[in-house]
Formats: sequence, structure tokens, C-alpha cells
Amino acid sequence: MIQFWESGFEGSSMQNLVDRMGISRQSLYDTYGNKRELFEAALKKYRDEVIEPKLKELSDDSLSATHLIRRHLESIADGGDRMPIGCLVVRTATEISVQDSDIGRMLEDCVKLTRDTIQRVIERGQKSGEFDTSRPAGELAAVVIASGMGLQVMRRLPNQGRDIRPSVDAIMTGLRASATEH
Amino acid sequence: MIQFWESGFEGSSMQNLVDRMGISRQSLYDTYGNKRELFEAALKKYRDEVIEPKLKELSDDSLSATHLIRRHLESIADGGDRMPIGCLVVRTATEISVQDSDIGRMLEDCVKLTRDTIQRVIERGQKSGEFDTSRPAGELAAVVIASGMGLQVMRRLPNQGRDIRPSVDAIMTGLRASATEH
DNA sequence: ATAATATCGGACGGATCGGTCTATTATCGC
DNA sequence: GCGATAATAGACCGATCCGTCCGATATTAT
Repeated sequence: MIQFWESGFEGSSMQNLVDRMGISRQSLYDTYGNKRELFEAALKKYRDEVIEPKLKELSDDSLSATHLIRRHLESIADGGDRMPIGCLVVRTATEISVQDSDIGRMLEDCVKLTRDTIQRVIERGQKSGEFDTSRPAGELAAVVIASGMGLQVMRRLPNQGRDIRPSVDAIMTGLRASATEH
Repeated sequence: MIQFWESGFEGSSMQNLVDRMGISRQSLYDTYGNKRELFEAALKKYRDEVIEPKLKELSDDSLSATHLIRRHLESIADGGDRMPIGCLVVRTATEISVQDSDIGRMLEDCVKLTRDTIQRVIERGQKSGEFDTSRPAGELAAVVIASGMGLQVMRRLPNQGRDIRPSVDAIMTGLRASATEH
């Protein structure tokens, strides 16, 4: 997962993967079949071990919706300790010619899962008056998703990383929007 | 440019490029040196022939700032006639290990160029009362950039393409934000 | 202990990779 | 017409690609 995350599908050779996984080449093929199936397994692992924990953090109803969304976006800038820069889903979406392949469907599932979770947070924030109610929560969630993806891309550029933090503030302001009209 | 745009750097072989460029392999190497330099030339071409025209459209002061930004975001969903899906800059940023290479600097220039142009539009929209003035125009521009990049990524997913249009509406609402407070 | 099953290192194969070389043919300035 | 330059096709190079095969060594179950 880390190898694919760092170097993408085409950029990761089976030799790279053998070296980093610590098992023999033959065992790798016996277990996963081929490179593509191995990649799908890595993508599943990414969903379970990277995305899911983030969604769990978003489901803590003891914190305000504003706080949760802000923390979610800021965690993109922080990027964790020893994790690769960016997001495997974003990377794969841009790399693989998607159409309607298995991988394409998995990517879409990841996005949909995240979107639903964020939507639930936003619905709560709308009820509490924190967020704009002039737009359906699903649309605002889509904006959060898209903005987050954009920040993931931005973070890969050399000197744009520092512009992320203030961008988060502006995004949060945008979500409040006409909520202040009430 | 189209080949790299469609298939990325690693995903494009010199043979692919020779075939699509309609010149001989030797001429290609005589003219561009190697694959990396050819890619840089393609990236320059993308800036001049794809990005620049878009920026020119954004500089038409006879149209309202709202209209310009909206059209800019919607053009990502439309994606043009026979152009590849997505954005070469976004694709390259996620693919190439950037750090401080020549390519990284070129990508950053592209982003900065676009950001400055959008910032100018937003400043105009702030003066006219269309956009939120509680945030510096640069930050709002960064949000537009990030959101646009996110839409580019989203557009590569199988069935997420249709969610883009309403997202644009929500983004535009976010830019108006507390402008309605005045 | 023995048979069955994993796991291993490492060689191997056909294909493709980026890049170079050579020899031939167009093109063009004068 | 002729020498110089540009462009061509195609063989060729070592390296690497993904994937397979093999024989040896652990591991496990009975």
C-alpha cells in the first residue's frame, strides 16, 4: 500500500513491491495473482486502514460539526507523520484510465463513503445553525470532498504547501455562508 | 501534449509518442533530447495553449466576476470537445515526485499564474459586492483553485461526473458568503 | 517420522522500456 | 548541379518490465 501510495501503479515495479513487502516474489504471485489484483488489495487496505479511521473521527458527535470538518481539512495539510504525501484515491483516479473498471468502482465507493459521512456531519451542522442551509447537505459535502481533493493535489507542489492552512479557513467561511443571515 | 495528458509521463512510452507525433524516432531525440525534456516541452505547450486561453477568458472585464468564475468552474465539467479528461497539471502533480525539480517549478508557475488571474477577478467581485469581503481575495482564489482541482479529479471517476454541476453552485454560494451581510 | 503444504531464492522468458547507431532518402541554399 | 543539412526507417543496445518455472528449505498435520 505504501509503495503504491508513494509511486503509483505504473511507478511501482513488482521488484519494488517484493523488496518492501518482505516476502518472496513467488509467494506474492501465489497470493495475489498479478500486479493489478495486488493493487486492488492495496486499495482495499487503504480504505480500511487510512480512510475508515478518518471517517471514524468524523463520526464523533461530541464535537461540533465545524470542528470536525475543519479538523478533517487540516489533517490534509498536516499529512500525518510518516505517511506519503497526498491521497492514494486521488492519485489513482488521475493515473488509471478509469471508465468502469473494478478499480474505478472501488475509487467511487471510497469517495461515496466519505461523502456520506461528511454529509451527515454537515446535516448536523445545518440543524445547529453552523452551516449554510440554502444548499442541500449533499452539495456542501461534495464541495468539502472536492476542496479536500484539491488540497491533496496542492500539497504535492513544492511551495504551495503553506497556502493550505489559510485556504481551509476560507473554505470553512464558505460553508457558513448565508447561515449568518438567520 | 495530448499523449502525456491522456496517459501521463510513465504511462506514455517513446513509441507511443513517436507514433502520435508523426515524426521519426531519431528526429524526436534530435529535437528534444530525451523523454523528460519532451515532457517539459509538452507542459509548456499545455500552459500556452490550454491554460492561457482559459486565463484570457477570465480577463474579460465586460462580464461580471460571478459569471467569469462560474464559467471557469463549469468548463471543468464540460471538459471541452475532444480534449482528454482532467488536467495535465493536476495529473503531473500527483504522478511526478516533485520536490524542487524543473517540472515541479513549472507546475507551480502554472498554478500561481492561474491563481493570480482568479484573484484579480475576485478582487473585482469584492468591490462590486458580489463576493465575500471578510477574506482576502488571495485566499478565495486559492479556494477556487483547490475546488477546481478537486472537480478535475472527481471528473475522472465513473459516475461522479454528474455531481459536478451542483457542486459548482455550492462553491459559488460559498464565495458570496457573508457578502450578503452588508 | 513422514507426507503435504508454504515459502523461499534465483534463474529464466518474452516483451517492452528509453536511448543510440547506421545507412538511406529528402530538402534546401547557392 | 551539388554540397550541406534535415529527416527518415529500422536495426540494435542494455536494462527493466511482468510473470513463470524450478529446486531447495521450512513448516505443519497426522
